[in-house]
Amino acid sequence: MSETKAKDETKPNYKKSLNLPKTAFPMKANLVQNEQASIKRWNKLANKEGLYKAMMDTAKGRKKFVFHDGPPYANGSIHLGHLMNKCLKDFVTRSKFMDGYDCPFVPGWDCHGLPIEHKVMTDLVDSGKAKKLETLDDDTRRTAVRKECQSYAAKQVKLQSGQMERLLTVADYKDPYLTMNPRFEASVLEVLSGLCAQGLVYKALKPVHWSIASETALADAELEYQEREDLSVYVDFEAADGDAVYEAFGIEEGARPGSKPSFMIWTTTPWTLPANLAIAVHEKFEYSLVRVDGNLTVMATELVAKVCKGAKSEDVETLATTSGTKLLGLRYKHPLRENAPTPIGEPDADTTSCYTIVSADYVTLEDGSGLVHTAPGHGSDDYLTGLRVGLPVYCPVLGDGTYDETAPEWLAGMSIWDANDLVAKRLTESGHMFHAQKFMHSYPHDWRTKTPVIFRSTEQWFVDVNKPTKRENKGLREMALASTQDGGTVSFVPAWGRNRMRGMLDSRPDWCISRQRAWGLPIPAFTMPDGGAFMTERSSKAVADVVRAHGSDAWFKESPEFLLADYDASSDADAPEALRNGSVSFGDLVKGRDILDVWFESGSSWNAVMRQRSDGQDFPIDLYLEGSDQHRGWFQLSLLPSLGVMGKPAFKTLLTHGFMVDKDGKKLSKSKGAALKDLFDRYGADVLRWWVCSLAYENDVKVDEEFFKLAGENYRKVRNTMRFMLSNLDGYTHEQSGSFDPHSLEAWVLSEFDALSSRVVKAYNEYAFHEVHKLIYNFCNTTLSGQYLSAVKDRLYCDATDSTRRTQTQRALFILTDGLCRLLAPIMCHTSDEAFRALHKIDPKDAEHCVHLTRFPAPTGVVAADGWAGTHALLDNARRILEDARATRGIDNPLDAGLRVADPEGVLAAYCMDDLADLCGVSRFMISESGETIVDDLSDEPRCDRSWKRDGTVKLRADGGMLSDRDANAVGVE
RNA sequence: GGGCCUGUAGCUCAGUUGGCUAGAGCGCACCACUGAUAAUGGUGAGGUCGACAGUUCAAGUCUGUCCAGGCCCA
Repeated sequence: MSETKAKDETKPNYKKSLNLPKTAFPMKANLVQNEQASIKRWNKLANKEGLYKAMMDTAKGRKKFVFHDGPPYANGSIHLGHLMNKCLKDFVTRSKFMDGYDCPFVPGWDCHGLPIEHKVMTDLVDSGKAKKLETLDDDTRRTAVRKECQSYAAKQVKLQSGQMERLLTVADYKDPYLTMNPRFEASVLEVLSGLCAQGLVYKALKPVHWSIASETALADAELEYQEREDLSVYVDFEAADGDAVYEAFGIEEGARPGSKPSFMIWTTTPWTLPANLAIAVHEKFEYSLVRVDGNLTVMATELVAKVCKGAKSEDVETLATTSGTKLLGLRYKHPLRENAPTPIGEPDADTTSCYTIVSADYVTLEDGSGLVHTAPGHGSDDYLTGLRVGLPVYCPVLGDGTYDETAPEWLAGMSIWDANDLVAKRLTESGHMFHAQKFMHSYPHDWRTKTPVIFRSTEQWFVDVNKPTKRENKGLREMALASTQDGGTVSFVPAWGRNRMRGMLDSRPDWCISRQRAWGLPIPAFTMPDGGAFMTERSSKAVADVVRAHGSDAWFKESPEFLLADYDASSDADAPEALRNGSVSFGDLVKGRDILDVWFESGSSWNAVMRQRSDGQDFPIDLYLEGSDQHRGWFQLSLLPSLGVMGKPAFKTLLTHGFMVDKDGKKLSKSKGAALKDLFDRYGADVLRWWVCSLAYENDVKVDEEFFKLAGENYRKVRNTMRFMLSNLDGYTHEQSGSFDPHSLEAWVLSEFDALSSRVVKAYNEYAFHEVHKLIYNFCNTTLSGQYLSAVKDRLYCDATDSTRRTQTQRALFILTDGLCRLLAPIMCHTSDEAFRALHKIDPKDAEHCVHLTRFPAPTGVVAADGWAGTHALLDNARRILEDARATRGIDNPLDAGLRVADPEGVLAAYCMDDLADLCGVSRFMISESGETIVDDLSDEPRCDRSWKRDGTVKLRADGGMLSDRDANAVGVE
C-alpha cells in the first residue's frame, strides 16, 4: 500500500467537503413490486381512464399510424410466444407514439371455435349437465352450449388481458375487439356479403380435411402434422379385358399368356379402396408388364425393382413395356365390389367411366407403383381427376368415420380405422394383395383433438380463389399475387416473407369456410324447399344487420321471417327465381346449420377495425405483426377477403417474427413454454422486455433461463448508469438555455448523444429493436460509463458545488438522463418512468407527469468541435501507451501518471488540458514537445488529499492539508 | 417429399455490391479502484465463418451437394 493512503489523524478529512453522489433512485430495481406501483399510477391518468387514453388524448390531431393486432385465441394463460409477440407490438405502438404519431392499438381476441367448444363440452360432461342438454331441441341445445362458451371465452379474455397489462403493454384493454361481439360478427357477415357480391362464394360437394373426433371439416390452419404408423399396400386390380392389355403392350395374340394381367396400385389408406373409381397413370412414363412370383401385373418400369425388392420377390420377369398413353381407357375389375356404387342421394350418378385407367400428371415415380389409386370422394387430386373424366364424387364414409350402406356389406357401419386391417385381410384372401407393410409417415391431425384427419367429401361452402371478381374481373389469387409482388403495395419485413407468402398463394386451393359446430358465427344461408342453397349479397347483409342488433344467437333463436325481415327478395336479382316470384316464402326456408371457419372471422378483422373504429379512415392498415406461421394463416386469410371486398390488401406492411426454440434450437416443448408467470415474478416485465428487445426476432429465438439472467445483468448496467447520473444531479435545478463551448467535454458527449438519438429513432422506425438495444447499451457502457462519466467524476466530486464547470457538466447530465429515459421508454416502461420522475423531481402523488406521454428527445443542437475525432484517436493511442507503462513500469494508478502526448497535426492545442487529462484518467496532460508520447511517473510529486491528483499545484495549505489550487479554492483555504 | 428461412468465438449477434492479420457485447481470466461499491474502470485469452466440392487472382460473402434446426405444406 502506498504511503499516500495511510491515514494521518492530524490532516483534515476532506470527504465531507466533496459533492459525492446522492440519490433516492435505488440500485436494486425491485421490479416485481415497483412495476405494480407504476401500473397503478398510470391507471390514474386521464381521469382514471389510464395511460392508453392519456396517450390517445395527447396524440389527437397527429398523423395516424394504424397498427392492427392479430387476435390470439382466448384460451389459457399467455406463454413465451405471446411474450415476444406482445412486446414487439408494444415497442411499435409506443415508439410510433413517441415519434409523433397517433398510433391507436385495439387489442383483439379470437373467441369462437373448436378449442373453446371442446373445453366447454368436456366441462359439461364432467359436471353432468351434458345429459340434460341432449333432451333439448337442436337450436335450444346449441344456444345453451353457446352461452357457456361465451362466458368461458369472456373469462379467458379477462385472464389474458390482465397478463398482458402485467407485461406493461399499453392498449385499449377497456374496449378490445372480440370476435364474438355482435358488432364484430356483423362486420364479418358484411365481408361475406361482399364476397357474395363478387360471386366468389359457392357450395359444393368436395373432399375436405375432416376430423372424425370433432365431426367437422377443418381448415388447413387447423391441421398439424404428426408421425403416424399406417399400412401401406400394393394391390393388384385385375384387368377387365386381358387381351386389350396385351394389345396395349404390343404382344401378339399367339404369344399372350393364358392368365389375365392386373394393374398394381399402391395406397397408404386401404380404407379408401372401397371408394376407388379409377386408376391414374402418367402419360409420359414407361410401364412394364411383369411376371412376379407367377402373377402378371403392370407397373412403372422405373419402379419394378424397388417394388419387388420391398416385397422380397426375386422371381421377376419383364414381358413387355409400353407408354402410359397406351394404357389410357383400359378397364379393370374392382377387387372389392361387383358394380360401380351409387352414391347416396345421387341415384342418377353417371358411373359409366368408373374403373378405367385415366391420366394424371401428379403421378410420380417416388413411391408406389406408378399407378395411382383414385377415389374422388377422398382426395383433392382424385376429386379434380374425377371431375375431368366424369366420375361421381363417391364417399361411403359418414361424419363419424363409419361406412354407409353403399359400402360392401361387410364394411357397412364399421369404423374406417378398423377397416384398414380388414380390407387388407380380404384382399390377401382373394389373392389381390401383392404386398403390405407398416410404415411411419407424417400425417395430418386435428390440432385440437390430436386425432388423425381423413379426406371426406361433404357439402361445404367455399371461397373461389380463381373465379374473376365482378368488379375487377380478376381472381383473388391473381390479385393477391399482384399485390404481393416486388413493387406491389405490400412490403415485407424481413424481405423473404414475400417469397414465402407468394409460394403459398400460388398453390392454395379454394378456401373451405364452413364448419359443422355450434360455437361460431353462423353462415347466413338457407335451404330452399327444392334442396338448393340460398345466400346472396343482400340476404347476408340483411342477416348481418339482425346480428348487429341481436347477436349471432338470433340465427338459432329466430325464424327465417325474422332474420330476413329487412330483405326484399323480389328486388334481389341474385335470389332464386322461386323466392323472387313469391312461390316460395321465407317461412318455407330452412336455416343452414354451418358456422364459419374462425379464420374467416379473424380474416375479416380489418373490416371490424376499419368500419367500427374509424369510419373507414384506417384502411388500409399500416402494419400487421405476427409469427411467420401467419403467412398462411391470418395474413393470407385477411388478404383474400379484403381483396374480394375492397379490391385492395388490408395491410401495407407485414412484419413477422420467428418462434421460440430451446437452447439447442429444438422445438419448444409445452411444459417449457408455460412458465411465464414465474418469469414475471423472478425478473420483472422490464427485464423480459429488455430481453425481447435484444432479440434477432426474425429468426428462431432460443430461450433458456440463462438468457433471462443475462438480460437482468445488463439491465442493471443501464440502470446503474442512469442512477449514477441521477446521483450527481442532487440539488441541481435545470436551466433550459445556455450554450456549450464546442471544445468542452459536454459538447462532445451531447453531439454523440444526438447521433445516438437519431440512430435509435431510425432503428425504431425500421423495427430494428435489436439495434436499439445495442445502440443504447453501448452508449451507456462505452460513451457514458467508460468515457464521459469517468472523465467528469473528478469535477463533479471536487469542484466547488456551484462552479461553472460543474454546473455545465450537470446540465449535460440532465439532458442525457432525460434523453435516455425517452429513448428507453418504449422498452423499459417502468424503469424509464421511474428515472424520469426522479430526474424531474416529480411528487410521488403526481401521476400526471409521465415519460410515456412525451416524445423522443429533440436534438440538443449542440455543436462539437471538428477536432474531437482526431483528439479521440490521439487519446486512444496515449491510453495504450499508458497501459504499457502500467505493465512495464508498475504505474498502476493512472492518477500517479502524467501524459505528454504527441500532436503532429496540432489538434490538441484548442482543448483544455484538464479535460484531456480527465479523459485519460491521469493527473496531468501536456502536448509533447519532443513529438513522442511520454508517460511521466508522478509518484514522487505531492498528492492532493482531496482529489488525489498530482497536478503540480499541490502544496501545504493553511488548514494543514495538501491541496491542489482547485481543491483549495473549493474548500475555501489559501 | 416440396416451399421459405437459419447455422460466424462458450453464449447472443455484426459482417454493404466477393478484397487488408473475421468484428461487437455477454461470459471467462487477470489487473486497478475502494469517493457509482451486492458497483465502476482497464487488459487479455477464445473462431479450420455447419461439412464437402466448384467458380475466381481472391469466398464468411457467389454456385452445387450434403448435414443439423425452425415455420408452412404434401
